[in-house]
Amino acid sequence: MLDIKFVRSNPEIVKQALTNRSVDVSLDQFLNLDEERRKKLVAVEQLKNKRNVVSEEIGRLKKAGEPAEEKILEMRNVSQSIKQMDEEIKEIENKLQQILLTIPNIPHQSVPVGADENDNEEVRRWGKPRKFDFEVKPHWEIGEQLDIIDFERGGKVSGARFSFYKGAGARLERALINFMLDLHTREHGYTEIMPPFIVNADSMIGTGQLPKFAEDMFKLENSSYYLIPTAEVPVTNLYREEILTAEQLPIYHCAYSACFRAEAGAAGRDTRGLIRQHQFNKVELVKFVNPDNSYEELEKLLQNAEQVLQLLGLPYRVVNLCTGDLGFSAAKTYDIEVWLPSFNTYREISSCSNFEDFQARRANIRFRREKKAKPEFVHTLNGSGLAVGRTLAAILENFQEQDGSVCIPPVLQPYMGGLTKISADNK
RNA sequence: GGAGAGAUGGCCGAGUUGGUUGAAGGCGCUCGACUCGAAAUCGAGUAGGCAGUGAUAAGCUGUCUCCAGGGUUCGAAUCCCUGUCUCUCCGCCA
Repeated sequence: MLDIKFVRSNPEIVKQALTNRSVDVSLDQFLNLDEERRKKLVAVEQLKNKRNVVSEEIGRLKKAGEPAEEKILEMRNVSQSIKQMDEEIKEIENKLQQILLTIPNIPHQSVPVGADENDNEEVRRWGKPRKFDFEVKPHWEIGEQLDIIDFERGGKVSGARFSFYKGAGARLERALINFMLDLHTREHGYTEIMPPFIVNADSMIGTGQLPKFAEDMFKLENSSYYLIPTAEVPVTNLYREEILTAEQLPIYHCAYSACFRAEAGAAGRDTRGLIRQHQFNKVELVKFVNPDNSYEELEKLLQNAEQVLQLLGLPYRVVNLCTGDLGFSAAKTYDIEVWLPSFNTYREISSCSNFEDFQARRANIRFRREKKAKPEFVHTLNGSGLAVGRTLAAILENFQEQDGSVCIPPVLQPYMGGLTKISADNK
């Protein structure tokens, strides 16, 4: 959510940002409503002042045993007017809030202006895609042939976009989770959180999923609960409606969670394999930082996520998302894309964003620079560190052998009981 | 799921026959005095939102906020209704 005062005094900047994002929001209607609200507010506050003053006087008169009927009658009318005006103001405020909640964040100046993912800017590449001297198989074939992933029974038991991990596959998924959590907690200074996988609507509003993207979420029937689409939601909302001290910042959290996404609008895309599931595992990095250095923190967060791929030996590239591809709440986002041989391309495996004060304002997460200073909004950041299912897919594809076996990266072997290779006979 | 109790400022905790209570008192914190320094002691100050004014400052003014929402009333932390959460007992359960 943008600062209403900022929108009021910088309408041109906001309009330009919306244009760059190809978003259509009527800002003029918003500005008119805002002005109307303030006018009415001044009027009603004058009446309220009168009511307060006279009511106190009535109290005094009654105590002294003097008549106050006339004033009571007068105030009865005043109160009626106040009530009506309050309702009008509330209606305007609801409209304003509704609009404000659907205005996306303003992109940072370092974000390239562009229409879609083709205008994203490649920042760097790491590692070289391996040259195969045999026909590479997609990860779902490898997984099925090794009998470590079962897509078919996933469809039977749950539905499309669900799967079972089995044997060494299940263990590999778990190894990746533990490896990532250990790396980030031991080497990168993050404190581990194990969050609820179900949250309320306020939390979804806090991080920006609601009200605009309700159809992407799984909502539990007969309740106001939602399955989380990412651990970002519960972890960022940890400090909702709190005022932190400057000494507490920066706060680094990492969290494993299952993630649930309805994938509305993605019908027909990535229907095979682990790339786009309704439920997947992810280790998420979340930061709460001082606004002064949030962009340095973004670079560090990005490096923390990259480190996972480097240690696994998976080739990747980093892209700076353009204005047209940027997520709703983000001011700047780097995507990390891992090399997938069967796709012959890089595919997103992590998304690292600085939300500046956009989420903090929605969720009301503040801090004080000094003991007695005015509270300010913190900056929030988060990034996948990494999407586990896609990482597993990348391992299967990049480290496959001609005989259908898959080599396990050395850093994961301790988590796999020393296993160096998954083959049909040791699954 | 059944029965009961409760939710007040950073924390603890008064206030429930409605009327200088945005809120006593204590703790904590900040500044000052005392001290070589510290502790103790003493003094002062210590919520947030919105709006007006002002320089999109400080300050000043108004208004709102005692879990949330609604109601009664000239006036509500105090009365009524609904919801949320917490605690205790019973039942059930990983």
